[in-house]
Amino acid sequence: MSNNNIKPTEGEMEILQVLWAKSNCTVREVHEALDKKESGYTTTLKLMQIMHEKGLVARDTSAKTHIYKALINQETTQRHLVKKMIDNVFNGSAARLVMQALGNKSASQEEIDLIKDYLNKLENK
Amino acid sequence: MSNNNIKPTEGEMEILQVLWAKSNCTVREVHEALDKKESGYTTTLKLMQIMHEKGLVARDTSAKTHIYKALINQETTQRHLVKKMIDNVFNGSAARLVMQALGNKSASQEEIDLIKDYLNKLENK
DNA sequence: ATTTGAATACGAAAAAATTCGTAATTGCAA
DNA sequence: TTGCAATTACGAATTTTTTCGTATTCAAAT
Repeated sequence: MSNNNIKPTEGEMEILQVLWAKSNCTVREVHEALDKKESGYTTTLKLMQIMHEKGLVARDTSAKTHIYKALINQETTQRHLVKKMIDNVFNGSAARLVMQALGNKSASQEEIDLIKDYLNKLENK
Repeated sequence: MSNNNIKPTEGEMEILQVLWAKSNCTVREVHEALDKKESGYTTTLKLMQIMHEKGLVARDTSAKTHIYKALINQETTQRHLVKKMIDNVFNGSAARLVMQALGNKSASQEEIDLIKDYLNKLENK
């Protein structure tokens, strides 16, 4: 079993989002993408340096401005987090989480169709 | 908008789980239900006292042994947490979370049927 | 009444996560 | 080359969360 106890903090998750979306980023790019955030540039920098220490990200330091990329896989991370939420928040029932997610409001017709297709595929196995 | 910025910590969530499942509990009952936990009794006690200060739980102190119950609603809390996860982890796509949840641990045929029914209901509106 | 065991109260330590200030470094432009 | 603006490095302060030790309170049993 490899690096299994992934547990990025909330701040780290925000940064990972950006890295997953944009692949290769400078600290400044990440920081700017986090505009909602009130905290300063060096905070983002520090966070990313810590993430590097933890092995969550890789960085290219050959140039002055370092380039970061996520080292942990988005899907894997999502899977872990979802599993944890199912266990901790929905008493182990994936279905209840799913319904909560759908009932929420956010699901459009498109999304619903997507999910139905997905369910059918699941069944044909 | 009422008490919207619900953000129970992880420890608080564990306790809420117990309170939601059992409705009225003493500290000891909660603590025992958390057997996986390594921490001591007074830790659980303290946590529940803090939750009381925050308004997350109510307690009846008329007897020596206090009785606690959750004050925040399970569904509401789940909704908030799911929404946050959709935003922070799945870039706003409920569908992606749903698929992750389903693909993850093999959802049983029962669960899949449940969800399909649910989807149909959603559509007929 | 006294003892005893179980519960709460409370402060404070420890741990985890976030934030920032400042110094050092770098590369580019004047 | 010197100076400037941007970047990284790094330590430390702050904040949040968890943990626990100890004192106190309470009530039931002796």
